Amino acid sequence: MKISSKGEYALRALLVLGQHEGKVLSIADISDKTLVPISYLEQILLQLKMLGHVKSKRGSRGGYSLRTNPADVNIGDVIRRLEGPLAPMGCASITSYEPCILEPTCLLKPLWTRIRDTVAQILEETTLADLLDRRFSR
Amino acid sequence: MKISSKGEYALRALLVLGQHEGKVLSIADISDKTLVPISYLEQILLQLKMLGHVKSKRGSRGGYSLRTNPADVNIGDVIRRLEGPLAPMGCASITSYEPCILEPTCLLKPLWTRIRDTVAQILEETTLADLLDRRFSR
DNA sequence: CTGAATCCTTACTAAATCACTCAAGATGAT
DNA sequence: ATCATCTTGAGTGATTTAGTAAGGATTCAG
Repeated sequence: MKISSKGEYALRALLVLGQHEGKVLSIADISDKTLVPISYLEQILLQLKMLGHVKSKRGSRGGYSLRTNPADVNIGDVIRRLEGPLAPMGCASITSYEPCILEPTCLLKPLWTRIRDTVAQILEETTLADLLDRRFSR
Repeated sequence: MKISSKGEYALRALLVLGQHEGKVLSIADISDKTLVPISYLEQILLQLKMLGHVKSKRGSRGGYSLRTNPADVNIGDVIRRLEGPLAPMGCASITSYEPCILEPTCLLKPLWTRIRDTVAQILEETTLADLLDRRFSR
């Protein structure tokens, strides 16, 4: 039931950018503050850029900054698009459903579905702004 | 956030044994009913035996059966002991806590902790009997 | 206008994990 | 004894993870 370091690292990077909103931070800066290796971080920031959460400025004095307001960054969305579905099994996934041959009578699916729903609710109701303010949904 | 097939398979096996409580089922039987490959299932049943959930009878007409009442089989415990901690990150794990250098000020830990607590609550409040009866805690 | 700082792109890889298979041994019922 | 079964331990191919490495493209400062 682990989350990969990539997802963790992406959130760390977003948090650092959120803590310096408006400023442009170089990958090296972000690496220092997040303890994520530079060349790995490059890839992650590229992905976050493709997902629209972040924008970049090239050349000297370039770097990254948030593209949107932290309140508009949905943590569930970030995790899902970086790591894949939130559901613990394909049969319980909404975004990446995969049928299972046991499904008609499966006694486990309700359990997996409940876990998916609960995790998704927490993650999708949390925004970057919530994390920055140490505030949670509900 | 996936669960491995090993955990799923173990629960499938326990469910089949629970549906035939009192009887001894051979690995081949269980494999037929769970669609888990025989030789993989062997290993999983061995582990379940070591964990005390299941007992075996060797020799001809041998096989496996539940050791305890289904109401006493805690799903969270099975998952945790077969797959490792329920927490999404080591810093949020109670049974396998791992310190993190960012921890004192980490903005993510409260999120991971909340996910751990929620998942653990669902899994630990659910027993094999609940699954067999299509009933959930609460 | 040149060079340094930075992002961008692609390729590669070592290690771990997953999901098994296989072979041979031990045990018990008939 | 024989055969069905569990037991034990080793081995393996595929995939994923968590990076590294090398060079190219762009922008800014001087």
